[in-house]
Amino acid sequence: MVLRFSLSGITPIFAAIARERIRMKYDFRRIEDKWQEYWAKNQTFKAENNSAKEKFYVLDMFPYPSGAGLHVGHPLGYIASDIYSRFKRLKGFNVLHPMGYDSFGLPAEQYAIQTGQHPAITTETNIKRYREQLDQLGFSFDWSREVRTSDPAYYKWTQWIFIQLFNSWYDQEADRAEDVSVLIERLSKEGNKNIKAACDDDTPVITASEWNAMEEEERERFLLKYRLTYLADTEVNWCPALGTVLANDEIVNGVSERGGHPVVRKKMTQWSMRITAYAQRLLDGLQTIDWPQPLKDAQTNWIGRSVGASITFYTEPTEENNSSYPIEVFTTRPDTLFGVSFMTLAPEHPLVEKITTKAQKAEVDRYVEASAKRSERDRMADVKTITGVFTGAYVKHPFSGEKVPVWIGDYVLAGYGTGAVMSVPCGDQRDYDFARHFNIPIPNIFEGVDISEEAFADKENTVIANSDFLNGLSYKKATAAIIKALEEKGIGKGKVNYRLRDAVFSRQRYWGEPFPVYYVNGIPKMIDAKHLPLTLPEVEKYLPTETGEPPLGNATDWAWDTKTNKVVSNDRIDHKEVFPLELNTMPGWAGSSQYFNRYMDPLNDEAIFSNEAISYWQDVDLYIGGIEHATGHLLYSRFWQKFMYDKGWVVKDEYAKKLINQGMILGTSAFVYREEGTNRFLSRGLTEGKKVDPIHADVSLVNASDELDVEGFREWRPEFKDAEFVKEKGVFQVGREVEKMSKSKYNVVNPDAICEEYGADALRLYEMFLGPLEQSKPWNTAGITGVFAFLKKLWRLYHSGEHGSFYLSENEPDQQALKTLHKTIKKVTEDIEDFSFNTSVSTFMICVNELSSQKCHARGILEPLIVLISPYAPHIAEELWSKAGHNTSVSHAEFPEFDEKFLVEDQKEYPISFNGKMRFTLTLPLDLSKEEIEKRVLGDEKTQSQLGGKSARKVIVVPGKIVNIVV
RNA sequence: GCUCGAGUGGUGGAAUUGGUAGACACGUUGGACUUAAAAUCCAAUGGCCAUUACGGCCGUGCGGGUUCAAGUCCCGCCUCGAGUACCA
Repeated sequence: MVLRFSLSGITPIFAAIARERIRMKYDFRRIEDKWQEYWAKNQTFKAENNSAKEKFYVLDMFPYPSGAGLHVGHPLGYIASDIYSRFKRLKGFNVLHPMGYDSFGLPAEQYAIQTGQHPAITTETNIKRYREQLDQLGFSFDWSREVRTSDPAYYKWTQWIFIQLFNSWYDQEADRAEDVSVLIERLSKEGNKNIKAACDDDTPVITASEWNAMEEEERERFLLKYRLTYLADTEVNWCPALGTVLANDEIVNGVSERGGHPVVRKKMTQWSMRITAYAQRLLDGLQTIDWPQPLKDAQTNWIGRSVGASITFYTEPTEENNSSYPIEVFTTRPDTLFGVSFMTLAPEHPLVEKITTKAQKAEVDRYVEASAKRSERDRMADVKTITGVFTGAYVKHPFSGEKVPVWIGDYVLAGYGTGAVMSVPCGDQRDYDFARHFNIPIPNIFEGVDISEEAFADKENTVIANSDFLNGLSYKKATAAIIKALEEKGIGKGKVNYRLRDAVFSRQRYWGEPFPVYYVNGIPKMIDAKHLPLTLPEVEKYLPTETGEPPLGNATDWAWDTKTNKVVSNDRIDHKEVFPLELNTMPGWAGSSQYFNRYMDPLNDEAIFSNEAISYWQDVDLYIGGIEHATGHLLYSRFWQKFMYDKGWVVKDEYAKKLINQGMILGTSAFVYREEGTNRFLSRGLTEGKKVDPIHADVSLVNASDELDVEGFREWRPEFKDAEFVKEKGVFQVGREVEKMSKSKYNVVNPDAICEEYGADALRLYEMFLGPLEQSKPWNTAGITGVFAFLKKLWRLYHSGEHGSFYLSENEPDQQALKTLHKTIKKVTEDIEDFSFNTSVSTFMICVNELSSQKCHARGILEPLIVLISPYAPHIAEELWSKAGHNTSVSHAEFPEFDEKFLVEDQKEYPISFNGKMRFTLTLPLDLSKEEIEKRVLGDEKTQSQLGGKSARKVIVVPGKIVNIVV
């Protein structure tokens, strides 16, 4: 090769000079390797649990280690949090900045199903790759605290929390979780009549003697209705072919996304988390934390609090059916009770079967069956079509005594409220549309409102009419009056309803945390915490069993021996001493719901964390991650934290004071255009007026000027090997479009190649320079040359000696340089505190440009600058710092303090504007009075020429800012 | 539909409390250095009209308004993005 000549072939003196030159040049590869090794060896970023310093905890959402590795979008948040961590260290804080892996998950399991490779092996390989990629970016993580959710030493504590939740119930009076023993105590003394608890809706009221008379097994079943984690029959999307439950978004057009198998709705016994017990506190807590408003809004909507009343209607007995069934509804408008003209039940409502008359039965059955076939999503997507059917039954209006027909309609959802609504067509648009469609009367109960076209839903301007004792009342007053009346009659009460549902906590998967649960006659029993972890068993196959049991059903050793407290062979199950273990595993969010606390004391084998650790670290000061976790991880983890708080194990009931959502980095896809029906590709400029098919080209085949490497493209897509490429001006240009970064769009940019070519410091600076952290922005590697040139310029600023050797002058810095430095300190400090990292990169560029043209080499300026820039570009900073004569890491330095005195000016270049438009500037002393400024401006000849003989009507002078002359 | 964001040069973006719109970069053009390339350095770069100027007009999605002064505040729209979805 031409470029790889060997130095030994040249004379020794030339070789020495050449070597010297290389040493003086900005050799980022050598520098970055050197300092990464140094940090690892010296554990530079290890955080201490005992420190006199103030703590600061900076957390990133830990990644799932996928096989594809990192692309340039992933490190964005990590770079920002790293800058902040390094900044806080320089400001004298003891910073906890850990990293780990959310290493249970589906892709590894899917790979295991296909290849037989154990997910633990795949996971280990992927983690290694992630670690290499993270390390090469120079992050200041304290790796001694790494956690992995799939590590038994970690999931031991996930299992432990599960047991604690099982042993707890929610006392609504005390508004906190309590131990189940307290509940048992109360049940045995007073029954449950006066116990206000978050519990199943169907919990019967029992007396103390009824409780005391219960068998052990019966008691256990009863307690499950109260426990914070409990077994319940839940309706799920079951795919028999895959042997698994699917999430709504895994179903497309009624069949599974993967494989296209049919999906049915099926009731299954599943573990659930009683997160609804915490609905109000999860809502209230949002007021106390500094999280982005869109994220708070998402959680608020998800929790979906609505205030109203529950009202019970009773069906009219008829000749064919002489019983009267209660139908409970929830409504936010109890004030419109007199406007009810029909009732609507969800097709799945249990009463449908009981109340439907013989005459209507066939039609109702057909309707129920048809809507059961439609997935929830289908039903929701199709809002326009109004469907429903009359049951033949009536309820009696509790006040007017009128007969109200009962319909079913799939716009009523079984899972929300009671699955039944009182329909008030004059006050609700959906009810209105339904009534119109089926010719049901629409009585008007609003004073002075026209409802001939649409419903009237404006609460604020409501005046009730045609409503007996509510006539003339406002929404507020009518609501209070009707609730009082309902309560007196004993058929309703004021109620707060939440959209939030309890969270299903079972998965029919292999690669997740096993439940520490065995079954005695179908009753779940917890394994004693001291025998944890219950480790995942080995299985032959990762698929569900032939009988449809989860993958753990394939394990041969998956039984619990209560004598020895060990996992034993299934053969030994006798239901006396040896019992079957739970076959489900926990969902993905289990492991991520307390990991932030575990980092505080990750090696503790006695407790999830020590009291000392939690009372020192307390909570996360800054949490950075994507908004896509708004209603998943970020809600569940708050729930667990509140539970932990109730139990007194953590000191804060919100675990993250401040949260920032980093934006997504988008890819800039490249397109080549093939003329329709031909095998001819046209350069971008030649496509005008032609019919062309755009085809993705891999972005790595396109240069910064959008020119395609045609030969490379032919090789990459052999089917176009013989295609014709019509160039313009000798080059073939591609089209560009911004899309989500994804493999299938061939627009993924890998950080490794960039690190190789420009170095980690350049990549870090560039990712920050792209734009505001929270904004989505397109990636374009071409721009990185700007920050790379900046780093070289920075390097040169410190290498002004002979042959480009390192040089700092010991002379006193001059005023100009001091001004440059201090305005940089000011701006960069403010920017970091505002998370405005893009603007601080510009500030560094301006600073280095100024100092370079000032030919500043003073230690008094250039040393503080190293510290200032070190959070952003830590490798080059360490190198310069050590060359400046320091033998400890720059991360132990002190962040420079801004001093106002260097920025004080005595004159100002005033913009002089006429009618608000700037025409010229005038430099004036800053100590002039308003009058003097006005005099000097008006006396200037440029002002006179602007006025052109006219006189100034008014002169506005804002000292230190602007002068505006009104003509 | 609802909720939340965002619309500024060819591109990414800056303008922190209303006060010089386009900082800093990329790209482009011209020049210096070089056999050449890379790298580096210098200059120009919102549009239009003039080029006699230290010149004029227009310009921050659109239409109004408040103000001496609006990218920024108010009212009404448009477009794009994200989330959510018949929530009673």
